[in-house]
Amino acid sequence: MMPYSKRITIGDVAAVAKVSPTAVSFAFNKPDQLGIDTVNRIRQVAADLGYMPSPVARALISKRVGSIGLLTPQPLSTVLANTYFLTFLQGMSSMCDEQEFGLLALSPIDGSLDRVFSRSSVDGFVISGFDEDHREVLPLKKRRIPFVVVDGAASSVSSVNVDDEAGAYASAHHMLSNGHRDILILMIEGAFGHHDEGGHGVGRRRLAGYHKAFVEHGADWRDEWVLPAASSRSGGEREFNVALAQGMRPTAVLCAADATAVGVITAAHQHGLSVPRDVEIIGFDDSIESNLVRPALSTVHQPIFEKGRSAVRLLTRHIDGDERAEHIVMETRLLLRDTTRTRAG
Amino acid sequence: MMPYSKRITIGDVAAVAKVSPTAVSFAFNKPDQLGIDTVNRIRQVAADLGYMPSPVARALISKRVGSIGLLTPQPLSTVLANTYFLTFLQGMSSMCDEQEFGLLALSPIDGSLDRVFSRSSVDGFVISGFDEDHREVLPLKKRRIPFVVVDGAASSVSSVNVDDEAGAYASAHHMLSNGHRDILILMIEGAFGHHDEGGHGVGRRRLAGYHKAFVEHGADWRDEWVLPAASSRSGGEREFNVALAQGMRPTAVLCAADATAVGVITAAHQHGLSVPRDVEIIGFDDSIESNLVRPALSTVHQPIFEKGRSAVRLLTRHIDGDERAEHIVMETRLLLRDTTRTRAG
DNA sequence: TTGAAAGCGCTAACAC
DNA sequence: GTGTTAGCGCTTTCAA
Repeated sequence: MMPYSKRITIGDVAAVAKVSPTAVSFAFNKPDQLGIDTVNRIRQVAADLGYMPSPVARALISKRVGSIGLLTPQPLSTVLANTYFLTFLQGMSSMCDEQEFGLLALSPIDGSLDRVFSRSSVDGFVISGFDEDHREVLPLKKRRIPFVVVDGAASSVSSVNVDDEAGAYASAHHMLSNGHRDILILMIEGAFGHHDEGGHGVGRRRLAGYHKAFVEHGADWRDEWVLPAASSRSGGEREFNVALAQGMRPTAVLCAADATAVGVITAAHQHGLSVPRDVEIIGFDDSIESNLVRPALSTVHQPIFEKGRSAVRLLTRHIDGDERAEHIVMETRLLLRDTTRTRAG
Repeated sequence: MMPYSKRITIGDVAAVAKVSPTAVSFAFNKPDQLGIDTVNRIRQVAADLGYMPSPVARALISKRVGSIGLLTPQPLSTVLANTYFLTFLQGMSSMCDEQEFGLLALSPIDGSLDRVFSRSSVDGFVISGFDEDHREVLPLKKRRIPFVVVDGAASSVSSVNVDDEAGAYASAHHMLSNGHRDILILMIEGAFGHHDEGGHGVGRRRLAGYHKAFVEHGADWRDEWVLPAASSRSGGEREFNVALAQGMRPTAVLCAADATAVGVITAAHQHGLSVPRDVEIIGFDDSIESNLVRPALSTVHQPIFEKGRSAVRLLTRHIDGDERAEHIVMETRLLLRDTTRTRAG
């Protein structure tokens, strides 16, 4: 309970070196304010004593902690089960490295963000999957703590989004153009559900994209053919089985997440269905596993890494006092690999 | 540059609510010390003003920041390219969630850890890939900042390791038992290189395991057949190609990392070699991609997730003042999937 | 070139 | 039940 009990402070160093605390501070921060010999002596004493300035005390004065927080709707351990976040974190950390910021990954406490805000020493937050106006996020706005939103709606703070609707549209369009009409749609649920109430979630946008394609093709949109599925391999397997059990015989499957699609491939094989001959599948995200699984998954590419980088860049700008909000919307791209038969749109 | 300029402090709330700062503090931390009506009034004022206690000021007093740091030899963005770390992070964060700690991922600054220590507000560090006595880590010991070591040697602080040698031995033994003698060994290099000088790195331990099996089988150990490879898909492809170009015709490949092995599968296919018929391959880690790639990779399982969990648990114990060091060594297990021909050892 | 004093925002004794 | 005071470890005017 007293790990720091013996922690050496600036005063200890000052005493031993027979100088004032000020001098010790200078020795570390503004060496040119001191005689070269004094500096060396102080540094030596500090090294001997194992002294290091306290980051916390420094932060109290400078109002800078040197790290930014990442907040997700679900606990970190849950969220990390999806490789999407691996790539996103990579992007964030590559920019964090450049800007010399640490990256603090935070989980909601008791399902809520509120306590997290007051417990976390960071200079700002990247918030994934919430809209700016979400109730949970309000305290940040009031407190004027810098934050940016990823995969969520925002106006007064910066945001990074992807044109989910266009991506989903493209994949549905592809299936419909190839004559499919019995299309199973596996939506996002749970782990990657969007926690807003306003209708801006990525899930909704992707759904809208699918729907739009159906309308344009004059195809029947059947709500029973739209199933929520956990964004995981097992979620995909489960829901595909459910669909078959309910008597559906899809010739094509559209998945709002790659992880789900990977599960569908597995399940299809277990049912003796050949992919893509009997069932064509298109996922979403272009996550790592989509290119590892066999057959390689056709999917909608989104620039995950860049989203992470941009989010951090926008945030550090806000932290530096720039209040202008910038809203980035990145493009998606239909990527036809081996779970679809033709390369034509 | 002044994001917090207008930040409401405890004093502001006190003034508006016409109470003392102490009362405000109590309203948040020890509500039972105050009249219920006072508490409510203060809370109301605080909410109106958008007040939230400053985590930094709190930390200065409590000597607790509520987060732990993860330190890796390479920049975070590099390290995250390997799914090993995804799983490790998952394990860490699952324990962090339980203990209500945040997880601060840190990159070396200018290739050194020293500046990171003094810039990062954390209660302790999990250090991956360094020995306790590594020069870079010394400042922590002097400063008596709690830390634990993962995949590195330690005595006075806790550590988490895996029996790398036994795992490597098992995989080499398998190959040798099946009659292979032309065995290419692709070691760890770069991103996952071990940054100690003393000879304790996981790479060395795995190499020792391979070597031991060769000795026991009376097989020729040829140093030219041991190549360092980046722990990445491309690293595996490259080095396998190099080996072929140098005239080697391996019938088996032992990889000290799964990512490398995945690359070898790809390269082998490109050379018209069938896996496992022409070349048998065994990786190391049982990382996510090993079970996704086709043919599914035979590998040495190590409990990555548990390593992460244990590291955090040991660390929080140290943080709570328990100075006893505990050294955990976890078991590995040979996992024969489809890049090897037989299931017999 | 160096030191004394004030204060960052908060909490914790100790009074009232 | 509520306020006063001191101080966490450091930086930073301002004087000397």
